[in-house]
Amino acid sequence: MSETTEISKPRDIILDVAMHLFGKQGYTGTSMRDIANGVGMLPGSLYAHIQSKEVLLSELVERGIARFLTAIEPILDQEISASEKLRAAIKAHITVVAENPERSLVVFHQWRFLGKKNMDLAVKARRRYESAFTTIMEQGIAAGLFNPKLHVKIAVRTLLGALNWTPEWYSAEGPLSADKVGDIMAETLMQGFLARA
Amino acid sequence: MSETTEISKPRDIILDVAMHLFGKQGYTGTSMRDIANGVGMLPGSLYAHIQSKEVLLSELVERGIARFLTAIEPILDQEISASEKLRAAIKAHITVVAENPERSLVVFHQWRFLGKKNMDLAVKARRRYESAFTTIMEQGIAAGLFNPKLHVKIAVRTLLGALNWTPEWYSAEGPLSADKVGDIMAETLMQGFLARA
DNA sequence: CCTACCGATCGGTAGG
DNA sequence: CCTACCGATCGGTAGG
Repeated sequence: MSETTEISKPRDIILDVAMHLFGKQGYTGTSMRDIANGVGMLPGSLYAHIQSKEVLLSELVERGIARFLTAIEPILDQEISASEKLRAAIKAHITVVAENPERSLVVFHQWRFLGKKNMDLAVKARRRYESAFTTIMEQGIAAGLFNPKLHVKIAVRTLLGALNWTPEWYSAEGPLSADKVGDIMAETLMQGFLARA
Repeated sequence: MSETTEISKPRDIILDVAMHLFGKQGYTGTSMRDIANGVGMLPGSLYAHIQSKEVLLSELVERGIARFLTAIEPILDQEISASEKLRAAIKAHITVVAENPERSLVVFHQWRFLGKKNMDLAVKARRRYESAFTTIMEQGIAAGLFNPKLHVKIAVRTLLGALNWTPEWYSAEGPLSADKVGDIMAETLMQGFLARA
């Protein structure tokens, strides 16, 4: 509306529509005609802005993972305890999911449909994300804050499973803010279900 | 091979092939030609045994959820503590996932592609599954075994998220048996990450 | 369970 | 970004 308002480029609109549809219907369940329809142009016209359906997916997955990585990695360098880092990382993750649950569904599930080269890139980025949590977990154990009997690999996968499942149920219309949900999940995972003496 | 060996009916073979393909490529990413190919018949011949692609999916989802329900619900009636119930339920869940991770992926993700009627059935069954864990959680809190400050709804979703994510990483070829993985996950979730004094 | 086929839809392109 | 179209593939069927 104002003079400084950026007019969204067609390519960004296409990416945005594709993100929502890939999240809702899956990559293979979405046709270029669906996307064109959502954007408001004819199917063939899409190719004036993008090269192929797979490049669309690849760019969405790549950008999506990057969003998670940039939210979490700075936390590793902060001068706070491992428990504070873990709590902050969990909250950051939920915040990124809440920003756009559909994007998260694309990142978590649709990478399977990438071609080999792009899939390798995505897998590598996801490993890097997982390793951030592994690092925090190991720091916590080394500092005597975390249970030394933890099976780190399984603990990290348990944690990431809980986090990666959140786009399945989190709703911005729910009673709890993303920040609050993150807080509660962090507390639940760190304290455990059992009562403490 | 023996006289008592049941010869698999074509319909069961089709269901089995469909389960693997729907798990690996998704429902919309799998064609009836893919399935026919895996079974070893021509595409049109499938329809001598099944009514439609969606009926195939619906039957797989229905049976799959039932597998989880029958594994968990008897535990609710056992005369054991809530912590023992929760541990048993977690192990039962991992065992069912490990039996067939692809079936679990179908159950957890492909139900979205069911038509309204079948989807409603699936959602109802999944709610029933979730409520089994809610019941255990509430029993544990009432018995003073579980942390009374738990946010039950989020705790259950955190737990189920961790469990539902296991088909993404569990491998029968890994070093740990399903039972052992279940044990470790149960311990991790019940004790929490933090060291206990 | 095969042969032979249906209309619809797919990802993508040439030319303007 | 539209017009007009390509060959390939889709779920499914009739008749045997």
